[in-house]
Parts: sequence; C-alpha cells; structure tokens
Amino acid sequence: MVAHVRGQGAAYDARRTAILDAVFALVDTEGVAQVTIRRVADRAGVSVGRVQHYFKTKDELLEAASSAINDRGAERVAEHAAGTPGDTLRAILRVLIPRDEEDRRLFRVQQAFETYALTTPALGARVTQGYTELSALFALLLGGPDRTADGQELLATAVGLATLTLTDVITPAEAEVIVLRRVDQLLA
Amino acid sequence: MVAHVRGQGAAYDARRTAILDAVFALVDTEGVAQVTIRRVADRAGVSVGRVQHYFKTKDELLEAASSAINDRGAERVAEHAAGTPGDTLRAILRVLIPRDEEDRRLFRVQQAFETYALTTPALGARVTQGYTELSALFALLLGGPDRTADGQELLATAVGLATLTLTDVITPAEAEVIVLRRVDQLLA
DNA sequence: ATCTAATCAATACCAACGTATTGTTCTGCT
DNA sequence: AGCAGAACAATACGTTGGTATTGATTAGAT
Repeated sequence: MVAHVRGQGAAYDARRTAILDAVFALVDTEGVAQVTIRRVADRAGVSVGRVQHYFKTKDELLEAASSAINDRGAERVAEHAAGTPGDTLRAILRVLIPRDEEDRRLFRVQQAFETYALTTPALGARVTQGYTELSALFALLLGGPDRTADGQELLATAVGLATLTLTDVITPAEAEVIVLRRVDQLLA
Repeated sequence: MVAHVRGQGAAYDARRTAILDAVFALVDTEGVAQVTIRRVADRAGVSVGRVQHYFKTKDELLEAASSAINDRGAERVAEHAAGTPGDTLRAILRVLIPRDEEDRRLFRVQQAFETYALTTPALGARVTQGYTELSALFALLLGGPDRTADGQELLATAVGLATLTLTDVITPAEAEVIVLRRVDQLLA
C-alpha cells in the first residue's frame, strides 16, 4: 500500500511497531529512564542491531515512541466523533478517562512521555498542539468560538480527572460521573 | 534546634538541602533520567563522596527529593489558609496555578517526580495521599462531606489547568479566570 | 540470474554509571 | 585534651550505557 523505497521489505512497518511496543512496555513498568537499546531489544525478542537499524539513535527511538503514543491518543478521540455534538462530546470525554487496566497502561505511558517532553522542546510542541486542538474541538462542540473558556475548563477537568484516576485518588466510575455531570451543565 | 545524633554537624540540614536543590535543578532542565550522582555533585559544587555521605544510594537520593518536593507543595497550600472558607479556597486554587517562571520550575519538577512515582510504588502512595487530603479539604471548604464530588471536580480542574498552563496551551491568567469562575459557581 | 541495497546479528569500544573502599580531616561531647 | 564518630575527598571496581563497525544474509528491481 504505502510507497516505499527500493528494497524496503514488506514487514518494515510491523517490525518497527513491534520495537515501539517494547518501548511502551518498558516505559509503563519502569519509566522512560530505564529504557535502553539493549532492554528494548530483549523485550522485543530481537537483536540490538535490528533496533539500531530501525532507529539510528536512542533519541530517535524515544522521539518516534513519543510521536506514536501521541497519535494513538488522537486516534482514540477521532474514533468517537458521531451523532449530535453533545453525544460526541460525551463519548470523547469518556475516552479521556482510564477505565480498565489496559487504559491505565496507555495513560501511564502517555504521561511518561508528556513529562519527558517537558525537557525536550521538539516534543513539547506536539503535546501543546494536541491539547490545543482538543480544546478547540471542545469549544466547537459546545457551540462555537465564544465557548472557548468552557472548552478549556472541560479539557482541564478531563485531564485532571485522568490524573486523579491514575493516582488512585478517585475511581474511573467517579471520574465519569463528575465529568458527565459537568458537560451536561455546560450543554444546557 | 532539631535534635541530632552525636557528632552531627550544625550545617547538616543546609548541606543536605543544597544537594537536593541540585537534584531539582537537574530534574527541571534535563529530567529525572539525567540525574546521576556525579552530575548532582558537580551542580552542587561538592564531591561525590559528600553526596554519598548524605544519601547512601541513588534511590535514597531520589526518594528524598521526591519527598521534599511534595512537602514544598504542601507548605505552599498550608500557607494560604486564612479568612472565610471561600477566600481560603480561592487562595489555594491560585497557588495551584504556575504563575511566573519560578512557579513553572517547581511544577515541572513536581510533575517529573509524580511521573517517576507512577513506577515507584513507595512514592506513589505519597502522591495519592497528598491529592486525597487536598480533595477532602476542598470538600470541607465547600460545605462538608456531601460536597465530596464537587471537591474532586474542583481539584481535577485545578490539576488539569496546571498541566495546560505548563504545556503552554493556556496562559496563567486564563487558568485563573476559569478556576475562579468555577469556584464561585460552586460556592453560590 | 544478477546485482544492489536493505536487513540484521555479532561484537568491540570507550565513556559514564552506581557503588565500595580507604584514609584524612573535622566536630563536639566528656 | 583527648577520643569517637561524623564528614568528607579521592579513587578504584565492575557493569552497563550508546554507538560504530563489520560481515553475512535477504529481498526485490532489472
């Protein structure tokens, strides 16, 4: 499907993704600090040479992982745009709360890379852009540009609820009730 | 002032704090991953032996730093309890938003250690406890235990606004307007 | 069939890591 | 004054880090 340069194998994307998945698994359980080329290779069950072939340097690997996790989050949001603006909004907000253990893993990795991006300007821009787009989308779904502040508040609440859920301060169910109650107030 | 064991020097606390400050500076500019005993020693202008003397292992150093940054946040909140419940609430909420560059540094370091705590169970408990206490305080200031959900929402909004401010999605001024507007609604 | 580039495993390199050890200097009780 | 332990500085040790290099193998265009 995708055009590729001469000689590039068909399994290129799959192998690349497998390596990135190993990075995510390591980040999830041990943090970005513990990510090493060797450990990534071990976790993925491949050689160091292979990892180096797909990502020339460690920085490149981490940047690709950061980008990939960002995209995965954006996809999750995009998948839930359907029905009335209100329904779309509710669906997206639900997706922003880590529900089961699989969600929690994803959110932990996202937070790890968000923190990593704080000290890596090139990545920081992407995080900012993602949040900014989501904020604009929220305002739009609430009624238009004059709901900008409401959109920002809603996004902030969702982001904060995710943090509180991830740190076991509240349960996913509590978070959902709170954010849905608030969005209903803002939609009324 | 503080009771200390025999022979412990008077400058003990000051020297210990100086080392932790070096850790904070490193975490702020380079992230937890880049913290090494040698770099900490260099940044603090002391020998590796000194760092080792005050913190036997790197884990102990990071745990102490995490604890210290947590305490500093708690102090900032505690300082602003005065006047009516409403005024206290407003004052605390303002403190939870990174205003100037100095605030931003503190918040960046806090977020770095919060993420670090996600993969370090012993530290995770402290983070959870801190948020839980703050949530309970918010509910109390809003009127009592039956305002628990409102307290949680308010905390989530404040936490999220801090994140959005730190990532340059919104300005500190915007964040303050939003959270103060919301707390006024909840106090009415 | 051949040839070129992609692919990858193996391994070597050196810097930097955390830590342990050693010995000296300083502090403060008695 | 003298002694015990704190408070270092210096340095050595073994490990692991990222990266470079090399060579064998494979895939795919011609």
